[in-house]
Amino acid sequence: MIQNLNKHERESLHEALAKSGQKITPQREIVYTVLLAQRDHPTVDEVYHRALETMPGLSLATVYNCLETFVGCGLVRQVNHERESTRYCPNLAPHAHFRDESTGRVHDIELPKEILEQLTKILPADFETETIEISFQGRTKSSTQN
Amino acid sequence: MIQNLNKHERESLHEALAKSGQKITPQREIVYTVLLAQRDHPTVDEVYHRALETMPGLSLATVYNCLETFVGCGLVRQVNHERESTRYCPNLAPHAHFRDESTGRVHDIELPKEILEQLTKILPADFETETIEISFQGRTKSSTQN
DNA sequence: TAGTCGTTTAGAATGATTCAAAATCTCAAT
DNA sequence: ATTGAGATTTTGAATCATTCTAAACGACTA
Ligand SMILES: [Mn+2]
Ligand SMILES: [Mn+2]
Ligand SMILES: [Zn+2]
Ligand SMILES: [Zn+2]
Repeated sequence: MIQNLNKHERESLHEALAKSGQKITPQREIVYTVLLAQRDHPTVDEVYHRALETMPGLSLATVYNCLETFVGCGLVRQVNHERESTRYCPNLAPHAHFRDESTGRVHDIELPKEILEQLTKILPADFETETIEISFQGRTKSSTQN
Repeated sequence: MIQNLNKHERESLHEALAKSGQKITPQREIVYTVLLAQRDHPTVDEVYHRALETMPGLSLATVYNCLETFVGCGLVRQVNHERESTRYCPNLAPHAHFRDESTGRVHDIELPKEILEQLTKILPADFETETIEISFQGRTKSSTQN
């Protein structure tokens, strides 16, 4: 069902883990593969169920562990909406999120860097930004919900 | 310790509640007063403890109820950061939030409307935005932490 | 006074996430 | 090959913010 990682993807995974002194494991590889296979910002539980198809004995705690590891080494971003379950995103480019309130689906929105620059300008001088999060909530009119 | 609502504030409260067919109660008034008294984006528990000073019998469930009511009638915004407790903000002007990672404190950042306009332009044509949330994470260099 | 309806309250339930401890795995050193 | 150390995975319990339930309360009206 789910393709393996290609050479480049496996390399990203290896590098990111190595940088923080950690190794590729079968579980980490499958969890990362699940994230790349369908970039729909799945929850932990969704990742867990998708990964189970490939690795039946996998535990939910391990999925939590793997995702936490990936976030820690910068491979994956967490995406939160209010108090709903945390979702995970392997898109490393700076981007915003659009949450469709009728479906709950989260879409990536490309973010021109000029906007990020402008945003940092609205801050008082002594505020040093590490990250900026931008999220839209609304509806999509599209007939074909992709 | 905590001032009463002034005429204008009480009027906002009354109007917002009336619009959705609800009434001012002593509990709602105190909870709203607490929010206005210190605009530091308190959690439910913080609101609860502050309100207890004025109304010793108040229950935590009621604070949850009041805040939910206020959010429902547009008097107050929820502010979430990752999976931490929800915080509450009575600032109705469009604004962003800056979260100081060394203190956990959340500051309001005035948001020029031109930036909001620009942001809606980066969306695909069939995405209709209802709300936009912008939040900064970082540190403040200021000696006098206000 | 009795009834209705919204609100408040206490306490139980929920559910995503985290924690603790035992089991398993990896791999280097013997 | 065997052993031991350290990392990882697993299971099941614990946490805790929030939501739910049902009973009590209050204001208002008939
Ligand atoms: Mn499940
Ligand atoms: Mn407390
Ligand atoms: Zn994303
Ligand atoms: Zn605010």
